[in-house]
Amino acid sequence: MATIYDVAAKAGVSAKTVSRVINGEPNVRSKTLDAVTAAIADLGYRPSTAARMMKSQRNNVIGFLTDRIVTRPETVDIARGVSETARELGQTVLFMTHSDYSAPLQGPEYNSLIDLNVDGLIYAAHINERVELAHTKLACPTVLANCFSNDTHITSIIPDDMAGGFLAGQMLIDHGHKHVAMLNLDEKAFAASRRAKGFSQAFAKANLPKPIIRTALDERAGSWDEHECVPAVLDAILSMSPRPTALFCGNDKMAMVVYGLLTERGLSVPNDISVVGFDDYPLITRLLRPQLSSVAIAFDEIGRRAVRELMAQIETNDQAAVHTTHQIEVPGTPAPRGSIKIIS
Amino acid sequence: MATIYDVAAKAGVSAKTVSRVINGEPNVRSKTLDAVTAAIADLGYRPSTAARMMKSQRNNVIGFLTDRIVTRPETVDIARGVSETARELGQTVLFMTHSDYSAPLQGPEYNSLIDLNVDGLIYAAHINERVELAHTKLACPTVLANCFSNDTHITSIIPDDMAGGFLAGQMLIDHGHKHVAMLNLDEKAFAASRRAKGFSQAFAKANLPKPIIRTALDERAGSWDEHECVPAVLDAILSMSPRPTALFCGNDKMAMVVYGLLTERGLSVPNDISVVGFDDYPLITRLLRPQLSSVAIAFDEIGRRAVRELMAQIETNDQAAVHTTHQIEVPGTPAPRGSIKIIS
DNA sequence: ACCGGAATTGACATCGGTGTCAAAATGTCG
DNA sequence: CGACATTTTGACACCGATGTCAATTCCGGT
Repeated sequence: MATIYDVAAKAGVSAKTVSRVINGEPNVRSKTLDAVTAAIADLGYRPSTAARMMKSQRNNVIGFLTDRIVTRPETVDIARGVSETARELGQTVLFMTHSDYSAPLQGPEYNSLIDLNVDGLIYAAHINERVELAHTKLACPTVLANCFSNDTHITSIIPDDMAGGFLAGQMLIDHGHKHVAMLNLDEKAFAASRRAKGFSQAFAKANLPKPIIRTALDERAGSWDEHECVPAVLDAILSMSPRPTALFCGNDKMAMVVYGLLTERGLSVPNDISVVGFDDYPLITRLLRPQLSSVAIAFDEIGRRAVRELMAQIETNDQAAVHTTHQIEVPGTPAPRGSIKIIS
Repeated sequence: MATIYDVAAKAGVSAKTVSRVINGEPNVRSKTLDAVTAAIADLGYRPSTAARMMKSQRNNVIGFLTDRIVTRPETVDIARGVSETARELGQTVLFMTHSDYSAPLQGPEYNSLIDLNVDGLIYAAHINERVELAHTKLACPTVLANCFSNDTHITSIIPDDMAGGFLAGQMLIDHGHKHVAMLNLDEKAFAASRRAKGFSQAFAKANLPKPIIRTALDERAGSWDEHECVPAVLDAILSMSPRPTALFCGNDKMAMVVYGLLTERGLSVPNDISVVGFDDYPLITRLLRPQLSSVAIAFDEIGRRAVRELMAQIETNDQAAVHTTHQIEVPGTPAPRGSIKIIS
């Protein structure tokens, strides 16, 4: 690989002048510039990142650490947003997957990233929950994506689950539904309780009766399987009188199982009952028949925001400063589809 | 951040000696070693990767480049395998997503990776197809994952779609099915034709009649939507007499749409017809009722193999040598579930 | 042609490690 | 205890870029 010296020799100038050209510094005679540019092209020269890194402390590399479950669409979309925005900003991303669930900012992967001299770090969780930070003193600027911390020094970008729940409710109200039910995930989960709250608010605001909210709990410790816990609660809801005209499921996965259960019970969507999911996993919402209405959270946008916030922190270098908005909520988008019947 | 000189000063030795300790070189008196180790711990010293990179050409960093569609479970699983294996081998992975479909080894992302001095590179495609390599002369050792090239110098790790199709057929045969149909993807796709071929072979080997194979083609140029192209072909198959007892779908997504279509037609799985998918996307196979039988391809294993092959190449440094097995096929695993009826 | 100030350019040190090789320390043995 | 082999250590150059600052070139004005 050609070095800056090779270029300098070929162009008949000093290495420093080549450096000037590369970095677009002013005060280079245009003839010199041409000569150097030609030499660079000729030799196919590319500056060594290693050497650059060594000089300027900045690497233009940010670390992206996720908890174990990368397979989740949430994390994947965040990663995509991070990747794209980083590219736009001329940053390179170092991805690592955490091998352990406990504290996010410890473990070998975290250290690897720090060792590699990342300028900053984004930690993304697969589920929007509070995380414990083991290191109070952070080794580098850090932003949390899809999770948050009590430490107000740390910026976090999270989906607005409450607004999302509200949107789900609004979608049903807009289609004329008045008497509806929600089949929620475990309310102990932060996201689940927020979605339920927002959902209720939509009906309160429209002066409609409070929706029925039931939770699908798996009795078996530590496990949660839709097939185990949904049928009983669903049957309870279906046997109510009057029967709710629509059912808001805590997420798309649950809604998908509900589709199957309804078919088994001889009920059809949306004629007998309308269904709304949450998350808008394309694999589910687009392939079910009828296609499932849902609320999409722009996880790629969460990734984008995370990068922008991080870069801002890195540039101002004021990792310790208290930001006025240390918690940024990204709103969702309603995605109405064939699973909602219009009630006139 | 402390440097090697700080450590040297603190331990009262030369920088070189500290370097020796770090790299575990022999011939260091144990007393010196203790002193240095203590100093390192004291100062929380970590060697600068930048400086290291600059000296030794090796970085212990490999690049991972995917085509645009990272959201696909295939790519995600490959990434996971790569990530995990790399960690085991003490390598760091630099992930980048290609912003363009054309030749995999060109474009800004490729150059970024090369600039960052990756020791080697893995290119993963979301679909098992032949790729055109623009650069005949590769900038670094390269391994292809889930795609392949005509260039015999390049190692590629691909799923064994033919064996997978065979497994799907065998699964049905094992359950007593004799008269079956396959609803295939566009056969122009390499993977699709191989799956069909393997499927047929299973029946040939069992001395059973050749299965019916139909293709779901979307008439609209360039687009492919299950909802558009599956219904007609499915109806054609269902109206055959005798009606096939089982249907093998080209992938899980198609199988999912087939579930919906069957419901609409008043048919139930598996009583009226058995269904088998391909890919084993958990989001689909586990959430459908009844759960969908499928053939799982161990994409994480493909990622693992890719890393191992790449490391082997990097170590022997014989990028140009012709490997005896430049194309490695990773087998699939049958995943029989409730969607197959047992015929006695 | 000469001068002063601005515009260009280059010599050299530096970043934080590691390779080379010679110097110093240690150990062994007669 | 001295000669010699062996182990341990350190001085120094180097990797490839960039910052500093002084040297050189250029230019218009006299």
